[in-house]
Amino acid sequence: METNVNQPIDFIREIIEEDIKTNKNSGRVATRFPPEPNGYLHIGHAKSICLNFGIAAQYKGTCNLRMDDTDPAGETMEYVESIINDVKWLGFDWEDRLFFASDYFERLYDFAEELIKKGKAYVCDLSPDEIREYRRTLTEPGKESPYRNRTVEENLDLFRRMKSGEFADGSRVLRAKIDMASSNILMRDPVLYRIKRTPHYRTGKKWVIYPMYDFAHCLSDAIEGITHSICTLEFENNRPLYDWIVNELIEGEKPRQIEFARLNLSYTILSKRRLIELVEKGYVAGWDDPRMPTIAGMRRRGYTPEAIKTFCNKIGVAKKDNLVDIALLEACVRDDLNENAPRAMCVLQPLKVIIDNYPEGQTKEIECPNHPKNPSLGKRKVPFSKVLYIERDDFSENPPKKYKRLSPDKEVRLRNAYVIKFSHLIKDGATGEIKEIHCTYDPATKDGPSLDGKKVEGVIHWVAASHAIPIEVRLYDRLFTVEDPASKGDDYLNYINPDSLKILYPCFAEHNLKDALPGARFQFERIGYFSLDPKDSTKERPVFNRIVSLKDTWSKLAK
RNA sequence: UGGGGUGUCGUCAAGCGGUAAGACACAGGCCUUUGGAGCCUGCAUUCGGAGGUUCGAAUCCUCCCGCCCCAGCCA
Repeated sequence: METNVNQPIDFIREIIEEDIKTNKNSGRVATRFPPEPNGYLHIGHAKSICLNFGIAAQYKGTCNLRMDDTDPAGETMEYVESIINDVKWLGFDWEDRLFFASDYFERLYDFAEELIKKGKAYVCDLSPDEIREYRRTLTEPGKESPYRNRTVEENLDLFRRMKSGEFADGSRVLRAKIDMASSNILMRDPVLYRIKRTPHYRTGKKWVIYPMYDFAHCLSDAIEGITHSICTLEFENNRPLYDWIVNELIEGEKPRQIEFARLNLSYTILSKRRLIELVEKGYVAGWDDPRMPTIAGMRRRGYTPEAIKTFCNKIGVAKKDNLVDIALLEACVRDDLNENAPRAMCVLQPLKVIIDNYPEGQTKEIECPNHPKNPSLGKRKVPFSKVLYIERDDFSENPPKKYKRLSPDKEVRLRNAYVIKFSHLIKDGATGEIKEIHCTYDPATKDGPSLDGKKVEGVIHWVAASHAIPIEVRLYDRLFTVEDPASKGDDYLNYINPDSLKILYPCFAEHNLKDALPGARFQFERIGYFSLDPKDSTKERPVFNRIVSLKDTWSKLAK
């Protein structure tokens, strides 16, 4: 777990170490991860999760999981469950500290009354349009609401009646009395409570008024004793308001907000609004579509939590806007899987090979290591027989330069087995397509050199036709064709990669794969990493998702 | 345009006045029963630009430029 020994610490940890040194908050460190349950978590959230839980673990503190559910529109229990599931899957533990902002509604309401009593908040009858108008623009100061100077008694009365449901949705709001001339627009008497009759997924119809983010978040932090409230850059403008509310209502230790740059990943999109659109408009098969940058999608694709966490640690934490190369994520996945995934053989695009000098009907069990470097992963038996399948592009009738697979005058090693030599081929008379190729093998070459002692350059994978099992393979590619689809604004849908999913069937896999468990990961040798899809696989038709391809230096060479 | 941020290799990112870490990507080479993996080598004479301070500046000062955020009763 000591992965960051050589890693320089980021600016947030610097702040925290300084706070510990000066004994701020008595040296206590308490963070929280506060998603709104109105969508699934994605890799950007993973960065925040790793940061918050990582800091808590590193400084012997705590990290809470808190549902920031103050706006009933769009929030559901399904999302809550998915969030819990995803954070857990990543391997983090909030112990008994699962909280809901909605559990604080009563206390938040009391805080609001307190603010009114201090003369720092008022009920405003302006319409949304009027409020915007009074707030003016970025360059000119705002104008005070005509309701700004209501008495405390009147405000208290009105606010209580707002709570009891006396007024229509949108007819009145509670506002903080701060400064309509502030250069920070968020400080121009921000709305603290609105009337909304939408039922809340947890509190039902009990409340008709709901606190706004700015009011609820800082106070929830304070209630939970959060010391460092870490959020993304776009909340920087909210910090003066965060501090204002906390200073008006909280005695003693106060939480501190710190902002970092959210993650952007190349060739994908990480805005909740747009991910929802992809799901709802059917561009993907759901939140857990393996092409999605969601935690659920990556899990189904076969990514490991370890790889995702390694990635999050490698990208660092800073305040600069960024667009991280998705190749880094893929490299982390490959690194992890290379070490841990057992190997198997599978032919994606089969070409029939007949070994002419191999006895008809005979089968030899060849023992293959499950991992070339790690014997503790054990061995398995793979049957060899007269008729095999090899990959279509592992044979070339007129090989290009540097081609080292099978060709009419180049012998090749069958992985873990014999060296074979081309004899002749049979083409389909009508199409001219190669139907099958005939070869001879040398029985002496299984664990030795080739026929005449010289080295064979190429090694190809294969599977015995008699024992192979047909499987469906799904090849995934990046979801978008451009590096930064978010920069295309609402046109981003025009840049969806039409080839982000390719389905291959039948592919022929070694029979051992028939016992694979849902989610099990393998390296199909020379191709990539694959995992058994837990949702769409059936006994008759197993479905394997390509997690990530192997690095392919040949395809570069071939160009 | 007011305010708040931010600019260091293709992409992230260290650097905190003493002479540009690392990772991914990329390019070569070695090795190899995965064209995989591994190993080795190369990859910012320069830090958005221009001035200035200093023996010495990516780091300090001044001015300029680019990009991001804020005018929801979203978070």
